[in-house]
Amino acid sequence: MILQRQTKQKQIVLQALTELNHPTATAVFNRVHSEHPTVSRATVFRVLKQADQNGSILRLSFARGEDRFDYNPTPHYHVRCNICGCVSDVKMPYLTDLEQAVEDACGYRVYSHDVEFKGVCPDCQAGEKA
Amino acid sequence: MILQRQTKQKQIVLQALTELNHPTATAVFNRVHSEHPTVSRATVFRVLKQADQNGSILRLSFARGEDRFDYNPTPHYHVRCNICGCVSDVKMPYLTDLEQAVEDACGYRVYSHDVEFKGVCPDCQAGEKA
DNA sequence: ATCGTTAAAAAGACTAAGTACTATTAAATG
DNA sequence: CATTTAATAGTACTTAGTCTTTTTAACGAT
Repeated sequence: MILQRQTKQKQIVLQALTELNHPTATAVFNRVHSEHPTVSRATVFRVLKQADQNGSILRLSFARGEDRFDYNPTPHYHVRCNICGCVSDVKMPYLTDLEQAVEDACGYRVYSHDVEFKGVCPDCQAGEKA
Repeated sequence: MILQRQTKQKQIVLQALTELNHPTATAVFNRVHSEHPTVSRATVFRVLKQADQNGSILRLSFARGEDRFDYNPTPHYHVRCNICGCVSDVKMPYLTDLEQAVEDACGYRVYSHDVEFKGVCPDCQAGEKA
């Protein structure tokens, strides 16, 4: 593993990530930029990318839209609201046995999987009634 | 439902889709363009988008990479090879009961879900040994 | 069949997420 | 403190995808 230096910018970016709810890279940049205008956009993208490759955060790729990030690197599932676009964690056990089933079904060696649920969040459900 | 006209370009694009394995929009364009140079790139994207919205094909959004398309609109799962990038269908029952579990767990009303498995395809497994 | 309406197409400009590049800065380590 | 080199700032670049304008053609109505 290559040396990775601990820098102020990294701390700032990863701290901002913990303060936001499954943000996009741009959302992280906006947050960072408001308090630390000298931190560049490229740095935000680079730090998030490196942290994902480290396994210290998660990068979520949803249909129709830019990637989002989760400071919790433990594999878990997500739901996204079709209306407001917000994303929430799903508190449900991770179905590791699915991967074995896929290996048997199609001959791939399977290392991971992701599930994206789509629906309407509680807030938007309330809004629909009004 | 708005009127949708049947055009030659649509036929050409959707025919090309059936001849390719989970292609990207650009791959569909390349195929179409080789035989029908007058069909524009924008048309390929528009036709694929409309067909997805119709529900007559599937748009697959994978982590790290452009969207892919599947002429089979029936919900089903996919595996992607981390090495060559190819995508295959997974012949496994669609887990509709998962959606109910998510509704109970997080209060969303859930309408659909997608699963993306990641691993190494049989061809690349063979290549690794050599 | 052909006419009129208008959805859809062609061609190319545009947008924006993400990456690459280059000169410069600043962590880590002895 | 000096050296090494990862990381940063700033900007250019790439490209999947969309939008715009003008033109073409699908299809219901006459």
